Amino acid sequence: MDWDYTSIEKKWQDKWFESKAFEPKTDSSKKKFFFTIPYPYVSGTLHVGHGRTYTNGDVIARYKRMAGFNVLFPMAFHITGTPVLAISNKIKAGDAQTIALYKDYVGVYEKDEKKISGIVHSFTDPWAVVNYFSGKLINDFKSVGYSIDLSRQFTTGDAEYNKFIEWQFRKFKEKNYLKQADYPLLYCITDKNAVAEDDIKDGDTDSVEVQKFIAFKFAREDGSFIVSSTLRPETVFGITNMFVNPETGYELVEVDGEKLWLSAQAAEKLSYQNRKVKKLGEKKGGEFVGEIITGPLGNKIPILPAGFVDADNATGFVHSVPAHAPFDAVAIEELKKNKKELDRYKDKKLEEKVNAIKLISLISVPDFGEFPALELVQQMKIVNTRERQKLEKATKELYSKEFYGGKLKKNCGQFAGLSVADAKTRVGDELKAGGKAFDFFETNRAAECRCGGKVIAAIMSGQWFIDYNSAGWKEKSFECLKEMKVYPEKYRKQFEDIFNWLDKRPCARRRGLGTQLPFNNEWIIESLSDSTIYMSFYAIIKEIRANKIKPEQLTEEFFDFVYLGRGDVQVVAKKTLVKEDVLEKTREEFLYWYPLDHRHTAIAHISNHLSFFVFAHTAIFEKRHWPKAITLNDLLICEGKKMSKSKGNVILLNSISKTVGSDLFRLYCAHASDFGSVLDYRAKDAEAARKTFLKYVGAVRELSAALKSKAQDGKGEETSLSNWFVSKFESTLRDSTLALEEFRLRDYIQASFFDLLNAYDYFTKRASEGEKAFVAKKVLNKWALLLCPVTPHASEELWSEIGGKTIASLSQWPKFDSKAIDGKLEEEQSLVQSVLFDCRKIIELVKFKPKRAAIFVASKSKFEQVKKAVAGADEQSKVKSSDEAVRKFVEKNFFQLKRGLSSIDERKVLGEAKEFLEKELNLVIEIREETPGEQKSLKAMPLKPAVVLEYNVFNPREPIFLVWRNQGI
RNA sequence: GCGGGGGUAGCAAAGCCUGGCCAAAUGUGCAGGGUUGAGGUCCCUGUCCCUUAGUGGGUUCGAGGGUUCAAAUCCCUUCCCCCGCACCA
Repeated sequence: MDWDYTSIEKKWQDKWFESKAFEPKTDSSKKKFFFTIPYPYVSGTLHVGHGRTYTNGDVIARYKRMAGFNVLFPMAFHITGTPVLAISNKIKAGDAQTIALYKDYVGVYEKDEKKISGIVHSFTDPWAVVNYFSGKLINDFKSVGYSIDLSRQFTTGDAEYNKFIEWQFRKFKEKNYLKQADYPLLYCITDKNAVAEDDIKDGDTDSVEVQKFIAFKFAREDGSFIVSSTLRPETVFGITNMFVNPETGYELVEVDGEKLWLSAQAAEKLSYQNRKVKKLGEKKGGEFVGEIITGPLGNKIPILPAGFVDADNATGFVHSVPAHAPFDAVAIEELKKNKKELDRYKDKKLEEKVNAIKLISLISVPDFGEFPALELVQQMKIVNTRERQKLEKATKELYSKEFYGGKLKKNCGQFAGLSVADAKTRVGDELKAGGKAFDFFETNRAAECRCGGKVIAAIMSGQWFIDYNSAGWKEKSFECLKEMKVYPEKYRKQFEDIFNWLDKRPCARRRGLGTQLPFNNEWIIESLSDSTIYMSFYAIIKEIRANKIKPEQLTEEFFDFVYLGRGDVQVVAKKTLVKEDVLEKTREEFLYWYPLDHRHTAIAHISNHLSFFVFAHTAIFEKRHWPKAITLNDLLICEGKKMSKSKGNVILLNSISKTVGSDLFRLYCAHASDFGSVLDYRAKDAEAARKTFLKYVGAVRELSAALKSKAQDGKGEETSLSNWFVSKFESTLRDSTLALEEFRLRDYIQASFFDLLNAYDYFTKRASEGEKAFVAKKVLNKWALLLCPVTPHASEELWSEIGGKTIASLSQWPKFDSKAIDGKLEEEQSLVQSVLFDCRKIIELVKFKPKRAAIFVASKSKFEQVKKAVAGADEQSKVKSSDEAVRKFVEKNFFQLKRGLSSIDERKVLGEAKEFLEKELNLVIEIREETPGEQKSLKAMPLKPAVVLEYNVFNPREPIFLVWRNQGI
């Protein structure tokens, strides 16, 4: 069939965008529908994962448009944050990997090597990245047929946008939703900047996080302190000694008036944790060995040597709890046996001190006795501290056992009886309050920045937070959520959990593109925080640009007036120098489009963007402008695997229109799985829908031709078959409309595409030209539009082929005709199909090739018998009938028959289908009522006619019904 | 660990909320047949097992129990998989 999808798709895309088909204007006579999908980030190309989300959204937007709404579906670009900047910086620095990657990206669009090189070189300017990719992304969107309004595009780096976000954050500040506090984060000493996963070597595969240690102070006689640290402060009751690495250097530093001994590395780290650190002296670890110090609880313990102590982890001293820490248990045993080591030190009583150490058990834990660490070490046969991996495994295992199942023993004072999980924070807090301990932040592993610098845990002082626990805010947001549609509904619970969990969230960073905090311009508002209410900006940006309003005119008063209706228009006009009528028009635009009716995106955004989006709306806008609905779709994976650059299995959205084609891609995306499940994209399956799709094209053309054919004279032939298809079509249209209303796209496509075409297959196999013409008259126009939301290009083409004058995408969604829907017609055809099925089955089983058959429908008296049996029983097992076959039949079909006996005229229906059956089975067929003389015919039951193939024991060639005739039956 | 979502025939994926026309739609794969010069496309048929001139029986919806006249669907127990857990877009 001639169906050049590439040129058809291009043709209609051009028509849509040239005619500005998707750029709605305010129109108070029409109900509006404001729909958005999050704007894309412009650091690269889009892939089919984006495609799933945008396609699903576009189907909804297109349906709503056809359903009579004035639909606004705009698009913009996100550039905030570090990624774009990082790209520029890396290219500037000549980073080969990044340059290669971006040559690849650009190579998707450009052919010429030199040109590619030039473009990538221009990326040293972040705006070049933004401008280049945003332009390309628009083309990608167009190429898949998205019905987006491009006249309202902006980037989050535009001056107007900055003004808008500044306004939003001033509002947050006024409401006291912004807080400042110290905050631990990952930090590169060389870059002097906070770093994230992407900035750290192997950060994506081996994640780095900040851990909070509790540092304990152990008093020396000279008034200074040895500082050890732990993740398990509750074990303070079991400390037996201190370990020091004899070979590394320690420093004496003054911190907030106290003299502390730490490893040199720890001293440096502490200086990044918001503490003033002044170096006073230094010592080698070995010099501490043998010294007796006083712990936080007042107990005296010795300092012992241990080579496994890592000076670059936490404070560089480790206090020892051998009863519950495998490392410590092994280390002490090891030391006891190592006389040579002990003899190295000045302290001649060292051996005595080591031997005097008695394990202190402080946690009782199921499955373990007095000293869990010792037991575990013996079980795992660990004999020395060099078996690090085993020791770490043991530590982890014991930790989790104790944390979830352990209780503190009597020797733990006021904490006795508490679970380890509870005691952990309480012991730590108590010691801190008493000045015996302080927080020390450390990374969970040694980490290096991509710049080569060391990554440590640092405290960012004065970090800005949005405090989602601010008084009253959560209540309002829950209220909004409660009234909002969420589809699939199963995600509502997730939203609720996230809402409850949300606390203070950092909202600004020290670098990146974006908007500065208006009251503290060292900070850039972070990318998730500047994208929460921007949908409202779509509503007014067009007006701002059309009236050439300058960024500096976009003041507090301007947005207060436009968004909140505050202030007197004359006063605002005076202050902003924006004309009164322009202000009023802008306000009207906002009032027309807001609230946002519907937002669609991927589920990954639930825990961040979408939740912030709800919160920010309830914070800023009046209740009548809160969002109305969210729909979500799960992830897309490729051929069973997650898409990733390293696997090389990323399919770019850009390639779709040239390979499978946009219509097929859209159809596949919306049908391959429900919103709520992962979609496994299989290129072969997407391609496989083509034959069904061409069948659809063929069907529309066939009906169109039948309608035009002169022989039919526009009338057509009404039969139960043609009525059946019309009924089938109308019920499909009804179901599809409902499915679309409820965002069940998969159901819509299943019904309107696959199921309907199967029905048409059956119809066209039987139908005469007249019947086709009849059907065409009823459903052709509707059918051409039925798939327009999913396969808009094809629908436009077919619509114009059959003489549609308007643009299909802007046509009215067809209304189903409930009068044409008749369940009886469906029952009739399923009778024909089940007879066909039965005949086939029997023919397969018999040894000969029959030429004739008789089909016997159940007699009136059979119906009566069945009716009586059904009525006489109130339970399936209590069916009674004089006829055993009837009893069995009723028993088997009890619940269906209870609902009522079929009232169709089986004889008439089968009579009409006679020719068809004969053709399908290659038999001569006679339709009769069951006949007392013929045993087999008596098997006939309602909707289950008996079939008798020709056979005659005396003469297999002689048709049996001739025999009956001869007998005068 | 906490929170959320899942496990359905070779594969993918509906059905589950609201129990019974459910041996379970649909797509794909595979097999047979037709069309074709072969191949492909296309069309038809079949595709849990057994049985049978059909409309019969058996065993299935991660596993094990339970409720019910009746369970893929409801309840309990258990195993396994996926996602999120924050400053990152």
